[in-house]
Amino acid sequence: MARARLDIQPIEEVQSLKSRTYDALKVAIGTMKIYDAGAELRLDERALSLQFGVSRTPLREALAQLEQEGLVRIAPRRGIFIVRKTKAEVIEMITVWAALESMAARLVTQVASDDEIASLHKLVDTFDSADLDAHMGEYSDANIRFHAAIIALSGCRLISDITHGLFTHVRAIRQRTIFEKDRARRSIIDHKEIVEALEARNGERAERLVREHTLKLRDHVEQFVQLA
Amino acid sequence: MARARLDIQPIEEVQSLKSRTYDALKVAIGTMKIYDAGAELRLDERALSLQFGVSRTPLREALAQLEQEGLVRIAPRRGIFIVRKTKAEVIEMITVWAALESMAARLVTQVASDDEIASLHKLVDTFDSADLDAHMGEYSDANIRFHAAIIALSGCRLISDITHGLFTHVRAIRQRTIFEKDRARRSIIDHKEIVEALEARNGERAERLVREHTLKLRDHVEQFVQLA
DNA sequence: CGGTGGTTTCTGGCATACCATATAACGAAA
DNA sequence: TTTCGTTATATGGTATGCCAGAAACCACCG
Repeated sequence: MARARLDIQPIEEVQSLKSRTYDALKVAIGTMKIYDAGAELRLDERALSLQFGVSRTPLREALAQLEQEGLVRIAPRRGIFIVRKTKAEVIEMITVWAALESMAARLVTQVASDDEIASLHKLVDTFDSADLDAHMGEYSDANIRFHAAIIALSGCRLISDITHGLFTHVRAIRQRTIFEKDRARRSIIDHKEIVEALEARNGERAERLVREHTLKLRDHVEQFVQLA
Repeated sequence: MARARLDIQPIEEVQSLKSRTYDALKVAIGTMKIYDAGAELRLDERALSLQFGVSRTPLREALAQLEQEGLVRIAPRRGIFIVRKTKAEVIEMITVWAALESMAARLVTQVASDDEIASLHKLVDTFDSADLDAHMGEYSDANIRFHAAIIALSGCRLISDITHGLFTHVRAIRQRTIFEKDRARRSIIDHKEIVEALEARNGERAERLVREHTLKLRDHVEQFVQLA
């Protein structure tokens, strides 16, 4: 008798209450405009456990994880506070980003295939200087995807993880970062140069271009962005 | 009446059971020669809570933190396993280290004082090539201190934190990394060149030297270190 | 009216009991 | 003896209650 061949999909793994609570909290905090509030924002374990419909135990574990990531600060018998990043901390995050993404660019020239590098073209070519005026919003997304793609193509999982963690923090800042037309225009030029260096397998140059590109953003934030 | 002026010292802050348990576990895991064991090492919540004399709650929070750092893996209803880093993961960690420390070197040339940079001399001059034969063990420590000093002088707290986290993982590997005399000798030369570049405030060169120095270590591990 | 000391309440830390399920142990049938 | 279904046990996940300490409140006294 022929053996039945069911195309079985693995059972969806039900996530623990802890991780689901963690995700929900992260989204809630991430989308909150914490920099518009005057006073320091406080959370309450018991109130949250009621809102999420879980007991305090998984909620506490989720909060502890968020604390380790630096999104909240837990003060015993005081409360749980959403942390607002200082400008200096944001500067440091962008600096680390520059270090990691430039290393990623170097790795791309060593490990990525020609096709993979060519795929970056699409992300760059989509926006030409002429289109900028009308599509500033979309450009911002494409910009992020471009940098994420370089990191992904590096094949270094650790760099991906760390930068992903940083991005969570910077998201709140992004809402306040004004992307002027001039910066975007210059940014596109930078991106094209970066792709060229990657295609030429010029690791040194790609690394330098990426670093300088990101440090420009750092200096821009340093000069023009005001937090809190 | 004159007001009494007691020279009060702040009361020492009692650490939570969670953080103390965390530290104890980290030390216990860090000093364990996990790569010599054959089978995968498993921990047990209840047994550990008895050994540490705390309830499962703070112990679980400590374990959750260790899991996030990647030192253990918690499998529901299976057990808690000490994670053994693969060679590829170690390579990635060294790569990230190279990226961060080279950026730190660049920052040092921008923000550190002459005195601070001069202090690096002491760490380098302590060991001359001639002394190497007799003091290989000490050199290993001095080597670590040198790199930690560069990172500290960069003033970038985030780089310090990330590299400190990486070091925890690499410690277990260090026991297996043979520091041959030749590598150490070459390493001292590298260090001297790095200090010279820092003193000359040559950010580009310092960055490159540090990166190449650490990538040498990566390639050495890639070639000669065998894990698990 | 202001300050001082006690008291209440609120909040996170911790302990513990129970739950769900993966795994092991066991036993009966083939 | 092997195999397969059943049961027992082990183990992490979750809920809940109590505790200690900080902040807020209040009454009392100067």
